[in-house]
Amino acid sequence: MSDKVITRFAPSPTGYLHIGGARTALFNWLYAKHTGGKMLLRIEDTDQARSTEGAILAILDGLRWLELEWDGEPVYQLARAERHREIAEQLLAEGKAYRCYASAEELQAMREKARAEGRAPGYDGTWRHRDPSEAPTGIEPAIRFKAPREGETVIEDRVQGRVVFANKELDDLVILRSDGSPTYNLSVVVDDHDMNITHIIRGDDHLTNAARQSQIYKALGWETPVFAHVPLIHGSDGAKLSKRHGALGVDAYRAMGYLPAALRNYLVRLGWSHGDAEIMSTEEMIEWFDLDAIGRSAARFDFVKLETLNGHYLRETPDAEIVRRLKALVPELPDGAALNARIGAEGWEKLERAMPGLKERAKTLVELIDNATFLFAKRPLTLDEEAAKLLDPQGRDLIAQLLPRLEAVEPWTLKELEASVRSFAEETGRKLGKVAQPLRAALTGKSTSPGIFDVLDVLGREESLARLRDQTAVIKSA
RNA sequence: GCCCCCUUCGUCUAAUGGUCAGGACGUCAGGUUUUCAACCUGAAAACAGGGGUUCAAUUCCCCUAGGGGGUACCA
Repeated sequence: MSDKVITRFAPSPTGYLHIGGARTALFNWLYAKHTGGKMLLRIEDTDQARSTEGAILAILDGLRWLELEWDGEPVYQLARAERHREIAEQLLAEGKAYRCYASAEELQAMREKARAEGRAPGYDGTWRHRDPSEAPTGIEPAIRFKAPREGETVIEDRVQGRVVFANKELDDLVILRSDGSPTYNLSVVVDDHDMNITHIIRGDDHLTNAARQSQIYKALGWETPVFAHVPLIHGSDGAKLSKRHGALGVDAYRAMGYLPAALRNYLVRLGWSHGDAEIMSTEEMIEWFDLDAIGRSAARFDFVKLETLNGHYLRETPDAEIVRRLKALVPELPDGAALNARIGAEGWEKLERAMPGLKERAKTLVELIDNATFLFAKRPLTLDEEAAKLLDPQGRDLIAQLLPRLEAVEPWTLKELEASVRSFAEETGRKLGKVAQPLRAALTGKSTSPGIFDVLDVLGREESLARLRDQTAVIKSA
């Protein structure tokens, strides 16, 4: 065994890969890369009632999309149950665990009593010393770990520092259920040991578990890995992360048009920092990341900052790559199939040509494609029916004259469009704003969408901006 | 209830026993752009409260308040 760092990401497949899990994975990945070690993946699927195949796939996909590749094959915890049972039996044989015949009702009563007396609620150790001959018949016992009764258990956590638990607060936990299945705390210890995990980086909701697990490591005579319990992510209201506040699967972030690099950059700065560095490449993250710089307080999730970061990365991304990502994303969008058909092969080319003007104005891929709809207008260009209703006869006439001219512009880059509309306005002696505003409404059927047409909208600034706004308002309310 | 953790601008955070408490997002005000976006400049904005320790505390200690996590034969 070398001193090479081995971390692991160990999600339970009961849902999508949520944003907190993504950050945990990122931290594990970064630390492994930083130290030249490995990050393993373990699927904790022992809760068979809640684990699903779909969730497993979602997690694997999510990690791949985020470009956080794990080393080796994923380990499935359920498949290792026999090994866990073996260790439980070993503990039993060594007198470090015992059979417990207490019923669910008895346990419930025990907890209530303890709580009423202001003590730590937990198993009272009834069967710890009782003779097995007193065992009731017809009841399959669970196996409980003999937790130390005296003294304290200390966790030297790389993030939380020295955390001390009085052993009397920690009861004799079940390690093997009466149906013979191992419980979480046992499985985790055995797996982490067998996988040679050196550093356990996970959410701080596991801090108490660390104490119990540490006791099991000691009983087994195994070396305890380094712990690093990272604070959780909260919603923008400071409470537990809810769906409304970002507790979505990473697939949802992909669908909203975020780039993996942006999400990684956002996530890494949540609870960790490196001086004043805000925007950093993956290489820099790997170089700078360290456990000791992780903060101890929970961070609130901020969509606005994520968006800003995403806008930045969008601008940095080569046009061809954006198109590639868009091609993958569009079919997943609501109405994506229709949009995809409308774009067509030609549309993708136009899109790439128009990209310099587009990517500068969008925060997400979804916003970008939304702003680009004018590119995919059906030829010959016609007035959108809905929009036509919003225009007065003069406006309709104007559009009728303009459309054929735009028809000739190929492809539609921002510059070419601008030039075309500008010359039309000059030739006809009209104000640009008066031309552009109805044009946008005419082609997109939308009068409020911000985007490239806004550029055209207000080219004729001589016409006051306020006037244009009013115009928009009128169209909107019509 | 009990145990554990946390608390610097609205948000993410930096730093320090003596600083004008720094940066970023957002906000506001300008600049640039015949608009928008992007970009640039500037401004407002924080040490939760109370006790100590100290010549000196945002920084060290204690208490309170608030927030979070845990408290299962879930993970």
